[in-house]
Amino acid sequence: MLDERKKKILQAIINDYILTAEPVGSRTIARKYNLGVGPATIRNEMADLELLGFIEQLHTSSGRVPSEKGYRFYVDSLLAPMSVSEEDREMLTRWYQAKSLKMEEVFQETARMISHMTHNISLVSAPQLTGCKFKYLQFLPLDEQRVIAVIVTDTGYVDNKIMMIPEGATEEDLRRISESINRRLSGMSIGAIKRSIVEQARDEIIPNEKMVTSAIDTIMDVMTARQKEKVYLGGTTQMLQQPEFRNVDKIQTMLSVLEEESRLNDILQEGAEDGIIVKIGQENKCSDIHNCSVVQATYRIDGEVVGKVAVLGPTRMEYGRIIALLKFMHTHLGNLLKGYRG
Amino acid sequence: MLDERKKKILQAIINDYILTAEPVGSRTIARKYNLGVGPATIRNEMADLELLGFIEQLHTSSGRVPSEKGYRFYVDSLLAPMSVSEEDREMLTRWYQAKSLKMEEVFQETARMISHMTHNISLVSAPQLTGCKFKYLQFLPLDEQRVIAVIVTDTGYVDNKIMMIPEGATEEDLRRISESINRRLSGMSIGAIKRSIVEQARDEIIPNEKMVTSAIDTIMDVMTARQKEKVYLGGTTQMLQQPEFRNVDKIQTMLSVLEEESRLNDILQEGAEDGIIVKIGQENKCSDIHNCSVVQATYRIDGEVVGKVAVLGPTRMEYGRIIALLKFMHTHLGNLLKGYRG
DNA sequence: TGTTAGCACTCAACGAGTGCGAGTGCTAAT
DNA sequence: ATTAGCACTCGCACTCGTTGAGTGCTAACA
Repeated sequence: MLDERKKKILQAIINDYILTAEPVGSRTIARKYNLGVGPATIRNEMADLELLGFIEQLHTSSGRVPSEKGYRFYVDSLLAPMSVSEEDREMLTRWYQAKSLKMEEVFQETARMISHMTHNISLVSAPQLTGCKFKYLQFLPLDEQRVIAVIVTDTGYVDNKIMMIPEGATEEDLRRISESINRRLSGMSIGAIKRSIVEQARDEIIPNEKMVTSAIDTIMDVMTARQKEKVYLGGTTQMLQQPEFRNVDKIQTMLSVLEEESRLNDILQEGAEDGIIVKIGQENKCSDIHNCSVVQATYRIDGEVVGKVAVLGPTRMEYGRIIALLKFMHTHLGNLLKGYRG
Repeated sequence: MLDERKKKILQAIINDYILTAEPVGSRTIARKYNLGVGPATIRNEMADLELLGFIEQLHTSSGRVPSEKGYRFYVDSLLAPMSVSEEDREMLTRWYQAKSLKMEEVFQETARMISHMTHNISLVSAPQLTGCKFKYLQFLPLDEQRVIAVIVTDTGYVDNKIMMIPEGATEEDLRRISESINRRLSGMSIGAIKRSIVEQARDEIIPNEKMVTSAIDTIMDVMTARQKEKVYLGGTTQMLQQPEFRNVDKIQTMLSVLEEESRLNDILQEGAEDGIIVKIGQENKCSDIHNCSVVQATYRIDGEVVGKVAVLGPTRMEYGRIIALLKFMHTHLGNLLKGYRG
């Protein structure tokens, strides 16, 4: 497809552009990357590469800039598979060691760390409980008017809601209600609960018990709330260091994208095959980030894909380093989280 | 202190500057606000006002800009107490009606709404449990190795942690432990628990029970975590509309302030007398926002101050409207939250 | 035939020079 | 005490020539 020399030149151009963010000219290539040919030759090759669509010129007589096609080729064919540098690896381990150990914070800290290391925005999606099952409900006393409904799932996630006690209900009544609900719904997934409720219209379970309906509502609430996976975000300040964001309007559109949780979910690719995905520019669905790239990795706990880690930045990003970093996360983040579970 | 006409002129200058964000000249004042005097007179008065330190000139032959002292005087003496406009009031009610009803989200939505209405950053601090008391601890079963420790406070806040079951411990043991802990610690504030633990070195309570120490750790964790009040944030995009943030570096410093939760707590004033506080420019402790102002209000539930709402923006902000809005929040937000409790 | 040196050409970026306009301070007249 | 008039100050926008990095093309060369 591309002869060896063209490949080398393209690689040099992209590497240089990633480093400097400035259009790169033939002279620069000849000087910095000694390919054994003069600038004139490189000019000719560059003209070819431009015709083929791998690089672009902003205007006549400016250096060349990689096109999206160019980046795509770079990522697919020119990038030697690399692993995280010694430096990065050290940073990684140190980061986690220094921090406290709350499960919830691991996601946030991971996002923060990645954004610090890459100077780009980082997204970390927390495990979703799609598959998890309702285990039991228990009422705990609070005061005369209210009880706490605690909902436990089989994966160990716990949530609670405060509920009013209907007039005249005794402690015994509450125990009876929770037992009855647990008997019927325990072990069911949220989908199953929904179906079950629709089938036997909910107030048939125990007729005329307001408490039951609101208890079930609570269960549904908690479980659906958890089903939407939460996306943690880091590095909005970091991104400002990138020269492509020295423009306030770009910052504004980017920030408004990041403010909407739904848009964040659009950025993280659904179908999530297990591994690394790189989406360059227009390949992104979300049109507001058409001049950005996303590198995304899944991570697993006990072999099952439970979440994603991603880096979002200008198309001109350090693909090599970022891919290596996310590959590392892909294999290690799950284990790390597992450790935090206890 | 200031004769009537000077006051009027100062007011006109500040109003105009708040509106336009451009230095305002004598001619403008004379034309737009007919004070019955010509521009030359106004020039003389402005020269006086400048000498007194209420207004400043960026360079000779530019219009005047209010100084911090000017804003201070404006807020203290020139601002007629006003209530929220019909428009704003409508927006307020509509906003809350349209949204769903989760307690946690009320803070976030409030911040978002205020920032939308004012085009400034908004901070809402959630109720802190400083004064609250530990009520009881209960273990709920999870699986063979683990239990869920649920901690309940007297204000109805519930949190939980997953704990490993020590080898050989039976369900009965757990019940005994929780009972023992509850007997000793129930009704105590976190400070009291800390003291109590120091006094009777913790493993004396029930000697040699690892479970007890980690249960108490859990209680401490949960209660200290809640003691730091969480601050919700809204309007990072909104602030970019302000002309003073058309500069990337300013955005950067501002965003990095907002990223650190500790800095947010610095912005919200501690001593929090019950009412509205306006801090202008240098009056702010946090040096990174020395060219910003903060308007802050407390809000109460059942008469007790539980949190704060604030607006953060350039010193050139619509003090009148914002103060009115926060006064409204001061009186109504508590009630609103109370409604969501159920 | 591929490579290179040389040359003319292009175009953004920079800086100096200019005119304009909004604004001021001062002074003298009202 | 107020104001009209005038000279003066600057920032801002605009123009225009210069510079420099870069290109494409052509002819010479190995």
